[in-house]
Amino acid sequence: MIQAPRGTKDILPDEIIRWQFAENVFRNVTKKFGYDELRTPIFESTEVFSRSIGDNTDIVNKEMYTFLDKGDTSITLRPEMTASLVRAVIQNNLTNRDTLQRLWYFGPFFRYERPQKGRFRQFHQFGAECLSTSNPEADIEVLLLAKNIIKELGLKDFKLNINSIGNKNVRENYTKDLVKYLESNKENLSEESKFRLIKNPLRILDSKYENDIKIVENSPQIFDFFDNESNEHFNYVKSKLNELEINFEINSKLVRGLDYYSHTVFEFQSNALGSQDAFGGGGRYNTLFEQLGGKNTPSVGFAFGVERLLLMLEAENQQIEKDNMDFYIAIMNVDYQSYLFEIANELRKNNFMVTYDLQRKSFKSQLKEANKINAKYLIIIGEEEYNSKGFNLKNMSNSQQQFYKIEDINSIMDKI
RNA sequence: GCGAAUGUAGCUCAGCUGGUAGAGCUCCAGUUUGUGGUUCUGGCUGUCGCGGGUUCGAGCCCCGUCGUUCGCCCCA
Repeated sequence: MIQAPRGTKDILPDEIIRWQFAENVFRNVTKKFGYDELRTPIFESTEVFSRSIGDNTDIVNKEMYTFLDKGDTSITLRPEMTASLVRAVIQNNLTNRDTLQRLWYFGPFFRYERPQKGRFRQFHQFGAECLSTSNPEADIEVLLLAKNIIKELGLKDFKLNINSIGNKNVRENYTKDLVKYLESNKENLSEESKFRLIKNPLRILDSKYENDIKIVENSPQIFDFFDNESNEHFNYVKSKLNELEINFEINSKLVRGLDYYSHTVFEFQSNALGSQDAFGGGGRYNTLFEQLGGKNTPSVGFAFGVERLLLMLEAENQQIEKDNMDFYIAIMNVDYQSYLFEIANELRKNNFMVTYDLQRKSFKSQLKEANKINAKYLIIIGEEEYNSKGFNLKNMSNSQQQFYKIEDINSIMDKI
């Protein structure tokens, strides 16, 4: 038997209901916020990602699906959206005259990782980005949008963690000091962290090794290095969130995995997800456009892992109802098939959902089927109905049944 | 990339110290023939993940492989 590749899965009809529900929420909420959808290719030139995400990150180092195409171009299946989005915005000049752009996206992404709960090799993200402003109002808007999505999905059990990693200067000064401190404790650091000391020291703050955590506890605090700009920005975000009564926790250890962030970074956490407990994350990126050859375009955005959102829906027992079939048409003789289509066609013209048997099952089986799929109404066509150009309409919930002529079909629609 | 567990009918699972497979649910049909949901009766379904090996004989033991799950790492 041929199996789907590791870390991929089929989304079957039973599950698609949840997906469509979530996708509708994404569409409705972004619409209310005035965000437009952007779709980009699923694969890009490899440099789109290597130049933006950061050569030190695992994503670029070992998790990308990268290959040479038949023209010897290095191609990569997108592991995340921000880089692609920035590339598309630059290429199409969307922020040409510092135009504010509000964009959202939804689609599949690819990372070569060991599969786990809430982690797949092909997974889906929904995200939104606000481009062309460095003002903290944009950070707030994006957080409000994220919060709205969660609310509309009906999710309650989650936490928002926020941090600021300041601007580039702050980060450089801080990193120097942090490295100095960590170097002095180097012999007690984990192997992982010794490696990160060279590659990406900020990530050591995030380490889960017991010894590392102890060392990090006494490490210098980034807030002590903040300049005016960084302070003002972070203070604005914090006070506005309080005003808007959005609960959050400040987590000074929160350092996101991608290199391009500055100032505000945040993460949504849930207990329903096991060790992969972040279901959303984002932050401000003010220099990414320049890194990809564009002009200075300070921006902020976030992404949700859709599989993780759906796991949370399940954990919180959110029932997503499927629309019940409006009509099931049952015939007592195969000869009435074309008459059946005539009626079905009429009903569909009126936007009703209609179905019927195609396997020439017994009349009784057809009724059982109608019952099984929870059809609201049953239309019965036997010899009498066929000969008199009519049908019996039965309300499945109260078993009331009445005869109608086919020309009455439009008048009964109103009652249903 | 590292560690651990696991893989038997559509689903959930049983299968004693090795003798070529069962249960519940689902599904299908019937219950005397123009009416569903409850009963009742009957029925179908498995390359026991895949490939080797040991054995007279393997679902059960050994090796490999693939998938899944849980940690680590990383991230959404």
